[in-house]
Amino acid sequence: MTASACITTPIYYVNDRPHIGHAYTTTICDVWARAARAMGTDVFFLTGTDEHGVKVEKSAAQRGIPPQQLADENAAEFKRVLATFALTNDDFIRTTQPRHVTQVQEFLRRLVKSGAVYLGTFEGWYDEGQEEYHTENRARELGYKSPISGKPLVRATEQNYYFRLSAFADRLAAHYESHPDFVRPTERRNEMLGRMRDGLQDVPITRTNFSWGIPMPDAPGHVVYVWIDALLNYVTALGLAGGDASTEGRARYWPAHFHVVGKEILWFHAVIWPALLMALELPLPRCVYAHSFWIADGQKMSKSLGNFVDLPTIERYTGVYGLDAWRWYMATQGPIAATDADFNARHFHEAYTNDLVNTVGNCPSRVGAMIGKYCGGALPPDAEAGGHWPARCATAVERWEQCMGTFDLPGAARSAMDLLRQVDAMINETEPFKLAKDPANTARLHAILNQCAQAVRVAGVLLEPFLPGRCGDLADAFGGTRREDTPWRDRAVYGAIADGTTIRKLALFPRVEATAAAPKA
RNA sequence: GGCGAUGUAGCUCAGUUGGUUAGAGCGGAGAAUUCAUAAUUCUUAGGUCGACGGUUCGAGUCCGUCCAUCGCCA
Repeated sequence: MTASACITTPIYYVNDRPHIGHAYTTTICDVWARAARAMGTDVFFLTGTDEHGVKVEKSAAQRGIPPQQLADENAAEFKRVLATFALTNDDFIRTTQPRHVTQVQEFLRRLVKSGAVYLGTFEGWYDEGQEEYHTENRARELGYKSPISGKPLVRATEQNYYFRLSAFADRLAAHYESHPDFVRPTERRNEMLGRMRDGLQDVPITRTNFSWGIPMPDAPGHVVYVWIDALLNYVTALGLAGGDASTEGRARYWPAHFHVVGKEILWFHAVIWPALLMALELPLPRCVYAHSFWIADGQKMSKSLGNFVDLPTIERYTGVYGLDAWRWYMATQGPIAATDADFNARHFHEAYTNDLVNTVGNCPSRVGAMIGKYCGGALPPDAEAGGHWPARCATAVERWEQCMGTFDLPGAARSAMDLLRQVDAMINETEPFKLAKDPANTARLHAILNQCAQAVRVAGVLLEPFLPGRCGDLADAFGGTRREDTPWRDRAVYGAIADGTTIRKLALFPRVEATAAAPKA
């Protein structure tokens, strides 16, 4: 892990209402950000809202309010989500903020100056009712009529500024070749490679048919296309165009370690964005990570079905199971790989019960109980110097670090869980509760309990990014080594609890009735 | 329509360069046990490895066709 790192979510479009998709992306970024901070990395975790574009303009017009007001209202809604879920973003950028607008304009001036952006003419089949163009092929398929209104498409031309994407094909190919992990997972990388093989066309980056956007510098009537505007947030938030006092001093966070995005917007992030950065002569992000989608009870979530797992639904789950449980489900059962994951009440409940109640909760509980019962609640000495446990803990920590390095959140969680399962296994094998019946076994008993407690503490440290709430309680109960200023190598190491330290028995995750959060039929 | 996948126990999935009785977790069933939040441990599930052909001494693992699902694009 580098000394400083940046992780980003996409900026969320204010025309949408927050739902599980937004919460998911932001939550997994938060897990990673917390983990990286724990390891001592100087992390910048960025999220925000995308506020321009014709859709926002139209929605606002429908409500009879200025677009900025709509953006303000919905940006506040997205911010509320961050607060509700205790997410630890370091900034929240909004594309209507002056700091963003001025830097976007500066970047566009540079692009024009370098020749990467030029004024070109677009000619195509225009659907006047829908205000959209169709390609020649598509227009032919449609019989040169609007699929919506049935009116004839008209041949129209438009002058736009174009980004010379075609000029970057070779450099992009070379970058993909030399950086196999640039786009992940691999399935997504292959999709991008396949699509790039079909050829890259220059892309229009300004529009003239609406006004809610960043004005193209020195080009009256032209507004920067919302996607270009949005992508640049990653570097305007870090002040890379210069000239903005509020973002000064953040350049060290670039290039981003991870751009975490949903698979539907990967093309913009994996092809257009790196080409733009090349044109601006800025370093490329280390990895664009495209997760898949949550589906709801086996069905794709869609507006027409109205089956989005929305904020009230999410809050029902967090209300019943707690915030940590929500994070756990997101991070360990989510669609982080190339396939979609199903969100359903039964699955959520099983994950909660198996992982959190029966393992993360129960293991410290039984260890704490025995230390209380047999040692008066004080950590007994270990005459065996830890036995296998220093090595086991080191292995777990190492695997956890490796997984975090590749954004394998489920793998990192598994490594911590495995440690707890090993503790459970040792208790089952050595049966300290039987040893306690004969004073002749005291030394052995004490050694076992010490080792269990030390290992539990380490597991707690590894679980903390996932379960920041309850792991704080666990740390308090197992030696009070919660201090955030303790260096990682001293926290994530076996043996940090001193003999005689008070160990408390605690029940971290209460059992919950299976149907408590299920949707009402 | 083009390109690319995937299809293995009820569910989620592992299955190396083809080779003896196809695995894990969860759920279900049975048993043991008590330090613990009815926890934990052990045993168990007899699944035509999507269908049909082919290559091979031998294929879940290679080839072809088909069916189903899905992704990217158009």
